[in-house]
Amino acid sequence: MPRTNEPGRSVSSRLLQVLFSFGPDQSALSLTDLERRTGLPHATVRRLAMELTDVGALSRNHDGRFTIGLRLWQLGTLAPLTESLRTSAQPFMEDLYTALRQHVQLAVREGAEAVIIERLSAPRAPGLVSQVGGRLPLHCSGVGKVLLAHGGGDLIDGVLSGKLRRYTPRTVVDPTALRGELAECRRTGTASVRGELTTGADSVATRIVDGDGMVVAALSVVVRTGSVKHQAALPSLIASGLGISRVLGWRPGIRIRDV
Amino acid sequence: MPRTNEPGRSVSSRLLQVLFSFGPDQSALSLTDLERRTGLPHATVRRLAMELTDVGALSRNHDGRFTIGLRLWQLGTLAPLTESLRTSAQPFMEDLYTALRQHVQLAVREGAEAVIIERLSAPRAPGLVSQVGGRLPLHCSGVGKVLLAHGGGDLIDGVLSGKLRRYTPRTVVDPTALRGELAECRRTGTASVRGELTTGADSVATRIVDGDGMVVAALSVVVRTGSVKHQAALPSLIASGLGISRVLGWRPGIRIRDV
DNA sequence: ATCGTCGTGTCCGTTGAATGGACACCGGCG
DNA sequence: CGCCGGTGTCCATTCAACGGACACGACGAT
Repeated sequence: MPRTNEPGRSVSSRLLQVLFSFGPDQSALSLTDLERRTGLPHATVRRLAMELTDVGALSRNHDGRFTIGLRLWQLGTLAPLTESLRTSAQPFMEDLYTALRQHVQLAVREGAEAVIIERLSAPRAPGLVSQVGGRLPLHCSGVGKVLLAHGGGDLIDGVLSGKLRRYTPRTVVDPTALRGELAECRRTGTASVRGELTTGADSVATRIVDGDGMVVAALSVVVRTGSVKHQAALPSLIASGLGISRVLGWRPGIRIRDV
Repeated sequence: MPRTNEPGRSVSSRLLQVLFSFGPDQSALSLTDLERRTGLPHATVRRLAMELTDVGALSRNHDGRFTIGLRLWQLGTLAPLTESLRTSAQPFMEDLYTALRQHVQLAVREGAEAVIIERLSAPRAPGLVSQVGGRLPLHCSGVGKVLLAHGGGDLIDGVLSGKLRRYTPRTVVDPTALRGELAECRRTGTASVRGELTTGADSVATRIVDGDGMVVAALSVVVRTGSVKHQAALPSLIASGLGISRVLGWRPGIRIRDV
């Protein structure tokens, strides 16, 4: 640790600043892009970027811009919950998709956000911007509500006491109302949102449970508002969720636990 | 850059040593595991690991061991050639898989190895150890031969002049023989191996070409030795490869180029 | 109960590696 | 031609990383 504990003053932090400058919107950055995004002097950025490139963490395009390297991608594949969950869930997600022909998403929670780790969607996608690796808010997405409901009291208190962003006029931002929904979700194992995150998009979600009864992920189907599918999707969604949970070792009777 | 250019003496290199200690075999490492793998003093390793954990690059298990964090996984999803190729190829791979019921692999080249970026396999898999994020040698795997054949003269010279590891008695390690195979592969666009990497496993592979005619990936089917499928798989494999190439913008008539 | 071992966590004086301001090069443009 | 934005290089300064030393708790054997 650096002598002082002020954040952002260690090499590591600077190195990671460079790495985390990359995002879904900007997956190829030039040296000056990095300079601007990190706020670090260009000599420093250059040195760090070159070192990262040397070991394959970044790779440099022929036009001089940097992208995430394969080595880093490989490291990512080693993340737990990710690869095993994806492979377990994939067949179920495909079946669900062929049955419904609607967006299907699998997400886990990281901190106070939901991260999409797998996704299947119709080629002719109605304006839905989610993407593998992308993040969704906990309080107004289907998967988010499921993950929040089972994230433990501390998490719920933390999220509800913070500012709840209103994405659309229909976003529920009243803590008391939300607590009710979350309790209901814990009872039924499912949650639904109607146009709370994106106008025109409804979503139903269910929990995924592992062999210890832990809620490790959430599975959801997203449909266009007004489509009757919203309710029709529920039974098949629940069945798929239970199927995935079974693959993970869960059996009826295993008590479902939060966090 | 550090004043001197000796490798392994910069913070960045140490930080990356820690990260790259993780591998498919060891995806959860304790502090002392990291200490041993990196050869760094434990105080140093600890400091680095904690910093990485703070920003979510690593995450710490309840038992104290470290794993790759979700933030790092998210970064990985931004790697080019990876996400776009995967999504383009996925439907074709699935069709191929349902048609053949055999292992299907998609790989790209990184340096002198092939990296598997997507894989579909039968649940009852005959001893095949490949895995997403895993690596295969260029000179004796199906995808490897395709990628090597189109990797440019320098790469071929480099690989053939080096030591060619003999994985099985059938592994071809004679440079002249290999050159012949590679030339043939460039002509036909396909390569096949019979038990050269793993005894009992045959493989046929074909190239994937993008809109510029660049060979960006290789697609292969792996079957058990002796099964007639080996040849029967070829037509559908070629068709799938062409299909993926078309999605990437390739059209008949676009000249196929190496590297 | 006692000792040894192993994994983990913490401290702090030393020092050498990261830093970043300054300078230089290059191509495009008005 | 002069200006500008992006890139690449240099090197004296200094401050953050370093790692040896110490400490704690858990476990197992004696």
